[in-house]
Amino acid sequence: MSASPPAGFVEAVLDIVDRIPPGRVATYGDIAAMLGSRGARVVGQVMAYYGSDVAWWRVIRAGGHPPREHEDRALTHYRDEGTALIETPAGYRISPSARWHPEFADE
DNA sequence: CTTATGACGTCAT
DNA sequence: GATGACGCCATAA
Repeated sequence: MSASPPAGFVEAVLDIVDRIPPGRVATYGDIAAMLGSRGARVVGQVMAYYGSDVAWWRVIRAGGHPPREHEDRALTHYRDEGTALIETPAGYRISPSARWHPEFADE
């Protein structure tokens, strides 16, 4: 069987995702960096399993695209929250200005 | 310790 | 700009 998600990392990742204000997004790599690790994939594993309980659509890849299997579903949320999007011939991507930085957190 | 998996990242072509 | 390959981290068996 495939490796189950990192239980201990779960709460750490979910905590950060929960801090992302609406209309903003953070990349997997950034979140991993906040945890002091470079395990961008590990963050993804947590989201894949526990993401159902958090605003997973606020977590995107470095390229500005949402999860490969949920880009359509995420788009609905972005429009609902007014996230800055850039429309492209191939589809769309998240506006770089929409990227949330923990150091600029509004809390 | 080794192998396998993954909602990723970056570089090379 | 798209595709392929390797790297990276954490967990389970």
